[in-house]
Amino acid sequence: MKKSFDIITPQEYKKLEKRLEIVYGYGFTPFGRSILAFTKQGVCFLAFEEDEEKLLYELEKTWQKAYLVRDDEKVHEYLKNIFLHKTKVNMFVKGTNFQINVWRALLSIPDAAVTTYQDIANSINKPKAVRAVASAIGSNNIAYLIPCHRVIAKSGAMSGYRWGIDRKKIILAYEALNEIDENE
DNA sequence: CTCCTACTCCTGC
DNA sequence: GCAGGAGTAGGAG
Repeated sequence: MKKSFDIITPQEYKKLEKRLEIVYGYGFTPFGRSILAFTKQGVCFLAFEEDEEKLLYELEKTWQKAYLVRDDEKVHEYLKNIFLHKTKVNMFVKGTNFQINVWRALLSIPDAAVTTYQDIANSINKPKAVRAVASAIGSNNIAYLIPCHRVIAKSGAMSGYRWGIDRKKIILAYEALNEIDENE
């Protein structure tokens, strides 16, 4: 269940002289309209939102040095692989050590399972850093592939989701249904 | 340094 | 049940 994960730190990214080439595009997913972007190394951005301008703005904010090339066709292939064929794809992320540790912990949550912010904090040996864990989860730029939707509050409340609580509920319900299908 | 946060716990309605 | 306060660690500027 290892997904490969190329990492760049914010410092390294700042020092980049050559502009990073990023291919992006829009497409539909089971969870609504989305933007997906990728580099040679893998998917570097995936977000849900109906408004394309907002999506593009978020992408630009995250990868400010990038040279963006639009290619909806390639993006549709990616979306099909991810949401239809459930293929594992490579990812390329920018983050601090702490964020990377948190995101790795998210990747080890089994499909359709749910965990809590406290559990994630425990699993990276920082049981007191619950709040920091939550903010690291909230800064994840690759929706769905890094399954931040599987983390809820200890109280059982859905808590927050960058792309809307309702969407979090829908994704969890969808995963639960798929699980039932596979067990039949 | 200051301010913020997708948390959690405790208290007092 | 809900509201407010404190503790808390990390990130951004």
